[in-house]
Amino acid sequence: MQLLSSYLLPTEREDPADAEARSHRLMVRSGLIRQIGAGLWSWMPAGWRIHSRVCDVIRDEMEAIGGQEMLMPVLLPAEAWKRTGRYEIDELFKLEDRKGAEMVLAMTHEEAVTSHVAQVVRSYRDLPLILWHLQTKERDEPRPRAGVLRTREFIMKDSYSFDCDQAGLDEAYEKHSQAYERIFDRCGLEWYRVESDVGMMGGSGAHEYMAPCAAGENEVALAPGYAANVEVASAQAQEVELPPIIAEPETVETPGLTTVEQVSKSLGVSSGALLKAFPVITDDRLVLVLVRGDHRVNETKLTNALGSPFRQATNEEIEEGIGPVGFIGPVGSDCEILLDEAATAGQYIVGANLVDAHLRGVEPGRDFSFKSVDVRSVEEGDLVNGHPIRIEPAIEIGNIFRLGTRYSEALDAFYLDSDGVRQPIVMGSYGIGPARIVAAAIEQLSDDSSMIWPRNIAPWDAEVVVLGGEGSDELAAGLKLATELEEAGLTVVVDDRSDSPGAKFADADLLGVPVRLTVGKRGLASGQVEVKVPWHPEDRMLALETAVSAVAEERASSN
RNA sequence: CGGGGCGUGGCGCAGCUUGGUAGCGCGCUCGCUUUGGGAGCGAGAGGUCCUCGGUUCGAAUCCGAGCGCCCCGACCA
Repeated sequence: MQLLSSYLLPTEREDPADAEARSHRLMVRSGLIRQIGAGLWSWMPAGWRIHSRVCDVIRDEMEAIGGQEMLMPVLLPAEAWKRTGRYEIDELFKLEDRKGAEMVLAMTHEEAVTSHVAQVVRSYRDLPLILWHLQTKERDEPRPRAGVLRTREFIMKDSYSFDCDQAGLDEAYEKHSQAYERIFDRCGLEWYRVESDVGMMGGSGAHEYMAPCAAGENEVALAPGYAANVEVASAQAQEVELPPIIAEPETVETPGLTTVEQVSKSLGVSSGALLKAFPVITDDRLVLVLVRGDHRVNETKLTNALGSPFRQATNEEIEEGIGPVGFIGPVGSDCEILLDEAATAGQYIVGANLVDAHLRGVEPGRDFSFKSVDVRSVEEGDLVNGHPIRIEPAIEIGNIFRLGTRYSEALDAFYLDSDGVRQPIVMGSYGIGPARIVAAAIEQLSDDSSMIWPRNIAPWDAEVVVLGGEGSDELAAGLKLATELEEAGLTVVVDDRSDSPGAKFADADLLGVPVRLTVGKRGLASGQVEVKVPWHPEDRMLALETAVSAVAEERASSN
């Protein structure tokens, strides 16, 4: 058993001044973590116990799907990163060793693991493989935030699957999907699996696991049977009332009115009756993107629709290629035009490409030609399968990617198939952030000054709070209880410090050990101990002799 | 990288406008008392006032430069 009198649990009475997110505040106050630099955190002993328990759950489930645990270095030669094209990433820490050799600090381990597999795997008989490790990742984040939610160094569980073909990858992907489901359930989280963008990892399909909570950095769009990161979400737009049809486009004076709001107000129409122009430069050409006036361009979806990165056009480029800034529109423009598909059939108001003028009655297709794309961000209330979506903030706690052959081809990870033909290995990559699971649990389950950990990730199973100092009957009885709890198979922490009862209760609330037994003079006089457990949240007085067996039995039969 | 804020004992803060040699609460140490929701009394310890430079008889305070940290945004597995 652990005695708190000899344990480093640096709790604080007051919130740290600079903490905003609840998990950040509570983790610092409860002595789980301490900061040592921007985005750099140490796990104090109790915090590390929690982190370790999360890792234990992960290890258990990774082994259950046949994953093989290994360990790769954080410090890596730059060579492989140059070959995969990821050496250019700004977040990648780069350094030289004393001989001047170029090194990097791993931000993930595709390069390392694929290099090994390239050397070792020769035949289809060597596949499939799932290799994984729990290892430190280093990322030069431009803005670390919210305690351990976004840090420059963190531990990640990353696994990598290697298969002969797409069918094999699908199988590995599905195995991970099921393992992740069990991991997040066992960690006691509310979570969603959402469709996600493939981002810098490249590849052909990906999902993210999202834990909804206020401190989340991501937004997810949710409807019955539907969940997607808003970066990629699609939904049916809400209807908008369009003005009456007119025979042909007509110029209207709009002196000085350059925003959607100004124009719609001045003309007495809803903002959705306008088309908003969003000129971008991609691959050195100018493209005019149009979305409904009440919608926003989604940069991820636009990047995917364009097939390459883009930037907003400068005012000079707009003036030269389209028209006066503030009044640009598609009619008469000879640049490529993308029209968001939420702008359905009808007539819209657009910029006239003349200073102080717009055109009304403009009909896409008749008055300008376009390519139809889905590039807007979904809005709360849009429909999926007839159901309105809601949008919630969430923490990304895990992700799974179908990588395909990007890394195997770049790093020569090929095998010979049964016909003796050389084939690229088909890869997947799968990450989980244990620290984010810890933070998400707090976000979802704590209030401002107390926590109750899910049983599978709690730092201890039971805490015995002794209300009595050195040499007291309470302490003797408390230690006896703790011993019996351990014999019943629980891990136990005992608050045997000489602080006042209030201070001990406050710390116990902060620490959040699920089962709490309080031994005080009052109960002791009648041979009783006070018991508080998550499955029976009201305080109960139980007889000293039966308390341990009662708690152990109840615990075994609750989830 | 843009915007905003902050750097003063371990923690939370005041002092800065108007320069005069650093203070409060909590915590810590010792003693006595106290023990069911952050105890009481008494006595103590602990600070390069982020750094460097400048102004001045004198700088926590004024000026300049730099560093660090937080928040919002951009970006991001």
